[in-house]
Amino acid sequence: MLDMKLVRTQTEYVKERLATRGVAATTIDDLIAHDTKRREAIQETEKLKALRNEVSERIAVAKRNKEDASAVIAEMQTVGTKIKELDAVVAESEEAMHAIASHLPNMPKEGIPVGPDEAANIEIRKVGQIRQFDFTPKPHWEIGEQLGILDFERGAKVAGARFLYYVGQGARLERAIYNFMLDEHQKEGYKEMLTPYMVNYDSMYGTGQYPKFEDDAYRVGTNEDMTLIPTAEVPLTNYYRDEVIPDEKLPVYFTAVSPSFRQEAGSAGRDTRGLIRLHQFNKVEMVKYVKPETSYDELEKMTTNAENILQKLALPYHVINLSTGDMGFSAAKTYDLEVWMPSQDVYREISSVSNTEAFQARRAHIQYRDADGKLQFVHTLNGSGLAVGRTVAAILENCQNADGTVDVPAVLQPYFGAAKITKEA
RNA sequence: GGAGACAUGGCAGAGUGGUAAUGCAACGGACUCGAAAUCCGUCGAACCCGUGUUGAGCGGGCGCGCAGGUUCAAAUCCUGUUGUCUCCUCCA
Repeated sequence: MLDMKLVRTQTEYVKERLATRGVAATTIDDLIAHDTKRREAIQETEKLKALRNEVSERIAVAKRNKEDASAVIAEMQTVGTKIKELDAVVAESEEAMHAIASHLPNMPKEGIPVGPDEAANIEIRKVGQIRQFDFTPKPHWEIGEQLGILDFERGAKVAGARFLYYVGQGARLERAIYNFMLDEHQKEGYKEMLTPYMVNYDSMYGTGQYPKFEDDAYRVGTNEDMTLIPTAEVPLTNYYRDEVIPDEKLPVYFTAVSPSFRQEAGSAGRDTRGLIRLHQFNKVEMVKYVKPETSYDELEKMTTNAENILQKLALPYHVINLSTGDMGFSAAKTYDLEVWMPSQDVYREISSVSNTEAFQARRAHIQYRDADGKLQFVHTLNGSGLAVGRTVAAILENCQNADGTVDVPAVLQPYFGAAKITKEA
């Protein structure tokens, strides 16, 4: 949610920033028109309410003195009706404002690349050696199926397309990876959490998924209010919804592993094979609540925390700064980490680290008291550290051998219990 | 899933149609070399509107879990809803 005061006072600036995300200037004009109407109605209705309060007191006194007040009461009936009408205008205006404002994305931070889509993204750095194969590297789904550790067919039979079973060493590898990631993040100061996997509407609203992206989520239950989480960012960031975080707790660092459920509406036909795009996948998430003045330092640190995992796994990757058109709804600035996938000769997204500034905090009412004792919105950050399924894919592809086996990265061997993945019995 | 009780300020806790008690805490002041104690005073979250400013201040609205309704007037009456607790039921 944008700061309405900023929209009102710095209208041109807001229009300019949002234009880089495809928001028409007329949308902001509409928003302001409703706000103006709202404030005019408020001024009128509040005048009448002040009058009513004053007269009510006189009526009370008259009644106490057993005097007749019926004339004044009759007069106030009209006032009451008028107040109701004006309050309705206020409510309508607020509804209209909310309908617009709740769909407006965050303003991108100044200085990030401007462009309509991923073509405008900028590579920040490239890390790790891309391995030269002396055989043709296979895609991870082939490796996984031939080893018998990934079963897409039965996933489709039992649940549907974009679901799978991990089998034996596959399941064990998945568990080894997220245990390793959680341990690393704990060392970096993140508190490990285990969250609800279903959340209510307010939580989805607080982090910015709702109302604009309701089609991407899975609704469950009869009241339609519960939603399967599309990322642990939702329960982790809503942990402090409608609260004032005590000063001594800040900054708050959380990490959690959870399944992520996504409809993938609109991506039909894309990444239909393998672990890249599923309706359910595991992800280790990091979330931070910080004071505004530190949030961009914290963004760099969180990115480093995600990179650390890839470095320890010896997977080559690059870091890109997302353009205004490619960023998520709530983000003011986002770094994506993309891991090298040898079978396709491309980098694929494996982590996304964002600073939403006060955008989510304003929606979810997450505050702290500054040095003057005034309430301020915190800044919230979130980042994957990392997507577990895609990490499995990257390991299978980057660490495959000509004989079809896969070497397990050294740091995972204590978790996995072996140095090599072999054909599942 | 069934029955009942409860929901008021940072905390505790009165108030069943007519300006939201009181205590503790907090803040300011007095006393004191200083502090504690004591005394005096202030303070009812957040939010919104107007005026204005470094977002000082002033005036008003709103404000008793949330959303509606009745009324000149609602913490109070009515309806719905959410959460918590207790008992039963059920289960891991």
